[in-house]
Amino acid sequence: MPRRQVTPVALADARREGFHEIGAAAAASGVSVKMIRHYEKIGLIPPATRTFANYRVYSDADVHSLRFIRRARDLGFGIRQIDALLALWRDRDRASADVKRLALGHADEIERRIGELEAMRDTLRELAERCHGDARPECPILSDLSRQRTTQ
Amino acid sequence: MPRRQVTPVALADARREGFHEIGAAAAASGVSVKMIRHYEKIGLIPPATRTFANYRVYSDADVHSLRFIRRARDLGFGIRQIDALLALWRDRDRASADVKRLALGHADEIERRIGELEAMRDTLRELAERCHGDARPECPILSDLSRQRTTQ
DNA sequence: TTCATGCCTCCCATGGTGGGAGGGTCAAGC
DNA sequence: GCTTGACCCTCCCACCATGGGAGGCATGAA
Repeated sequence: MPRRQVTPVALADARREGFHEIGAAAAASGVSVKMIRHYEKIGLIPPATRTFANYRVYSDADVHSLRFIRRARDLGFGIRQIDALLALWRDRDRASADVKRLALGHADEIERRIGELEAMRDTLRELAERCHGDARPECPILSDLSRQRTTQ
Repeated sequence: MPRRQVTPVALADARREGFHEIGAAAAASGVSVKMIRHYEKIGLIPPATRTFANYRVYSDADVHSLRFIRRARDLGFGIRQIDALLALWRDRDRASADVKRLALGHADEIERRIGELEAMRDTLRELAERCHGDARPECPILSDLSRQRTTQ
């Protein structure tokens, strides 16, 4: 975690120095106000600098980090992985191999989930195809769901 | 919801009549003990018959319902959808069209999620492909994540 | 000074699942 | 008849990511 200004500042001063209140940081980063506070609470981002009135203020660099997080979320990374990605991002001596491993591991995980979903979709479509879909009650979908599975 | 025996019974009697304790019902249905209790609490299944000692007991028909739920979960249906499916299953006058609509709607939803995941996977693989993956710090994955998105 | 807007903290909910604490019940073996 | 272990009970907590809302303070413009 980078060092943090713990001393509160005046809001007017902060603004003059280019800091943003949480709403502006949210709008600029695509991360909701709720989630920014949440990320702070769980330690994904360091505690924000506060004004005398206890308002959080964010530098452009902070907003940049938030956008990084947002983008990583969009790619499906979980919080722990993003934590690792942020650490690598901040580490100038990182090995790109570590980043690549993380990304490909995540891609594999996504691939696995895709496989599961495709199996579900295919089963559903097959069952639905065999279902008349009219006013009669007979339905292979329900028959399948209620089938006694004697195997095992 | 089907009618329920509210009067507690003796465990020995219940067993003789073919009822199962929750552990056996779990093993036979593939639904965990925890989840059976959960499904009861949220009203997906009716309250189980209880013995004098407050143990839940389940008939073969109850276990059959649990297996139905389990199978529907395996196909990715959510609790509310399963609630609807169970209602249709119990309704002898159902129209198969209703079941089919539910199944195909769910299949579409799954299709949508597959699309999202594929987009993530493709992006990740593309980025990873351009990453050397060695000891050097340069990495297009991190570059992409940290990119300032001026559009908007 | 008023008033709207935005910020603060704290609690709750979602969905589906599991873990565990603290206590009662049952059956088998001695 | 007593011990023991497996099973059952309820209640609370956790995950992950997100949002809703209540009750209260700060800020700035009219």
